[in-house]
Amino acid sequence: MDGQLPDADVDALAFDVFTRRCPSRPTLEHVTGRWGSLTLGALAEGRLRFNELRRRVDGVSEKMLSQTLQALERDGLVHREAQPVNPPRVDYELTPLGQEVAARLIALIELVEGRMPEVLTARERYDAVRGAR
Amino acid sequence: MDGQLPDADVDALAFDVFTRRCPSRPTLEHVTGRWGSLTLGALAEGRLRFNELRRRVDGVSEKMLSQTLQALERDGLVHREAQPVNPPRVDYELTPLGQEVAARLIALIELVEGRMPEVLTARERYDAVRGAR
DNA sequence: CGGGATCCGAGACGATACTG
DNA sequence: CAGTATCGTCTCGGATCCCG
Repeated sequence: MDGQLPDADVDALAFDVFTRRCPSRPTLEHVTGRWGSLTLGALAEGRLRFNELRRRVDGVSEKMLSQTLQALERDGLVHREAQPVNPPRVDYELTPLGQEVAARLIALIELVEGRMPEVLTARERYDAVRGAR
Repeated sequence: MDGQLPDADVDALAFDVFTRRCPSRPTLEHVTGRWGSLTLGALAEGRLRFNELRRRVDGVSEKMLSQTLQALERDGLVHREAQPVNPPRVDYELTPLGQEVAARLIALIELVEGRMPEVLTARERYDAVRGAR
């Protein structure tokens, strides 16, 4: 191998995400999106209520959290369980499929987090060269 | 294991992506973003030129591809190599770090692609219940 | 508490034209 | 070929108010 990924992985990459009108793109965007990734990451720790989730994912607005959860629920990654009590109580948790997705996502997030020092120095070098802009 | 992820993974999740002003969020967004993920996926196959990349990632505009590549290069995930010839020739390839990131990303993409049937049926069920809206 | 409805600004994005 | 510049659109996303 010459520094690229093994052929097995590359061949398996011949899916259609690269194609415009492909059903997997929207789902992938829900998963990897700004709030989708953080929401899945938070739910990987266990079942959470709406406002618990809201506190965990710092910076998310009610609207976006609600929107994100609906998209993930629709895709079958998150299960929503509303109890008809007062005050209302709604729990969110990952489905089995959601757990698999979250696991891969977390692997990615952990890698990026762990390598941030490298990223930061790379940025400095880049900015130093192209100081003008 | 009670259906959630192992404690080891969960504990490791105590990073700061969940925090608003954290340097890793932007990078994560570059990686997982709409065009970032597809660009890294395409480059995982090997070194590509600008327009090759543009053809591979269906639907991306010149502007967005250029922008995406600059962000990824700045983060140290992509290496840009310009040859001062005429006509101009510029090759893009993953850095070692970029390859690691791409590998995790591809694992995620493949999982989502492979489970699309489940996602699709989940959607139908969801839409059937909430037909009204 | 768990949302939905609405308004509004900022930035993402695409199409086109232009340059080296 | 490999971009940059400009412009118009359109969606994202936050703030606010409201309801069960």
